Amino acid sequence: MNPTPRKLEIITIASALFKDRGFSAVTMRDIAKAMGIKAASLYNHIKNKEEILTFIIISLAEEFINGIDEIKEENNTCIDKLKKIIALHVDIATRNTNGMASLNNDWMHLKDQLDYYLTLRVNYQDTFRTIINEGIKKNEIKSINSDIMLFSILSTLRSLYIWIPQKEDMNSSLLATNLSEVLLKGINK
Amino acid sequence: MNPTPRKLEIITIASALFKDRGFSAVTMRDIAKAMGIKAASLYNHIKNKEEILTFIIISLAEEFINGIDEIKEENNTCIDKLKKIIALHVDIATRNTNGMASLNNDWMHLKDQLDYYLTLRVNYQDTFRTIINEGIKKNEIKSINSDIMLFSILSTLRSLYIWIPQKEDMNSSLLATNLSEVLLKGINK
DNA sequence: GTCTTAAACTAACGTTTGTTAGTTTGTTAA
DNA sequence: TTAACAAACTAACAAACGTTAGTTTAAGAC
Repeated sequence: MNPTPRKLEIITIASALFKDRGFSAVTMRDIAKAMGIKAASLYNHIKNKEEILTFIIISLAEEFINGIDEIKEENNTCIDKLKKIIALHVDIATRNTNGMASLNNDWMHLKDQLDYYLTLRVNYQDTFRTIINEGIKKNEIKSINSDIMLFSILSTLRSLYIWIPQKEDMNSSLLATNLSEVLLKGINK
Repeated sequence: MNPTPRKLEIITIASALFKDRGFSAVTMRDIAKAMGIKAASLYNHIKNKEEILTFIIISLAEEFINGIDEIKEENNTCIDKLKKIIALHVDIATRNTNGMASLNNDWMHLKDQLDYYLTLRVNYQDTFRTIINEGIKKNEIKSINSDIMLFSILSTLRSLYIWIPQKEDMNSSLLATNLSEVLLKGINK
């Protein structure tokens, strides 16, 4: 927590490498070379390789949990809550495309904090599902299996990190608006 | 190509391990142990570790390309073509959840066949996008940025391998139907 | 000029990695 | 009974892995 500037540099560079090759395929020597130093020097700043991954994943996961907890408390329609969740994902993924890759693909390599991560994830999905179910009850949302709707929307939002860097021209709020249109109202005319 | 039964066993067991931990984190000794033999014995059946990954990914990618090429030629509405693509993904993902994990997460570790894989992927997405664009032209599909629609649908379909094992009770055709409803017509009432 | 400190270095460690070579085992066919 | 073969084995390899220990360097504070 509260990393020094140098430690943050290491984490930032490492997350770019983790995005391209995955945590297990990136060595401490790879990270060091990208930093322009030797592998042993990394250990002046970080405890071990695991700590890098843990920081990337946990700080992002907490950002998501804090975001959705705020949204769920608002006095708002369920559809508007969903729009805010979509905007939350666009915002976080835009600011941290590299880290999102680790969050999605390398969480299973956590050790100390694996259980903590898993509870955060379950809590996030539960809150998300609750909002959908309320929407069904209030007749804002179609009465289809809510797990399918949750899965469908969340899969798209989880993949944003792959897509955003390819579409740098599109600004975040326009992306969020278009995505809300597609995810909530479909593509069929 | 045309693997012996024993080779297929190795590939099947390996893809289960790759799903859980990723290609780079699974060792030849892990695969051997899961087979109940020693690591060196694997080499009586396969050339090297890369060959296992290559077989998993390329055979799946070709199955997708063949599937969509057939669908695009049909004399059908674009919406019906999209429904068939969705059913194609559900079908392949149901029959091969483990392999789908490698296709999604470990394609970058291909060597000899990496370029081939990438062209298959580009071709697949181009065909998919062409079908969406035709649907827009024929007034079947809303006139939103077709890349966003492609991205949104494909992200969901790509993630099916995570979701299907958790919902074993739901049969494939019902899943495809519900998914078509959500992806094409949205969730908003 | 000396002290302190952050951040780099060299050198090495014990392990694990993918892979090869050569050998043994067990089954089937002649 | 023997020959052939698939499929396992033991043993070893060089390279790469994460990490530790101890040392050097350069900058700012007293």
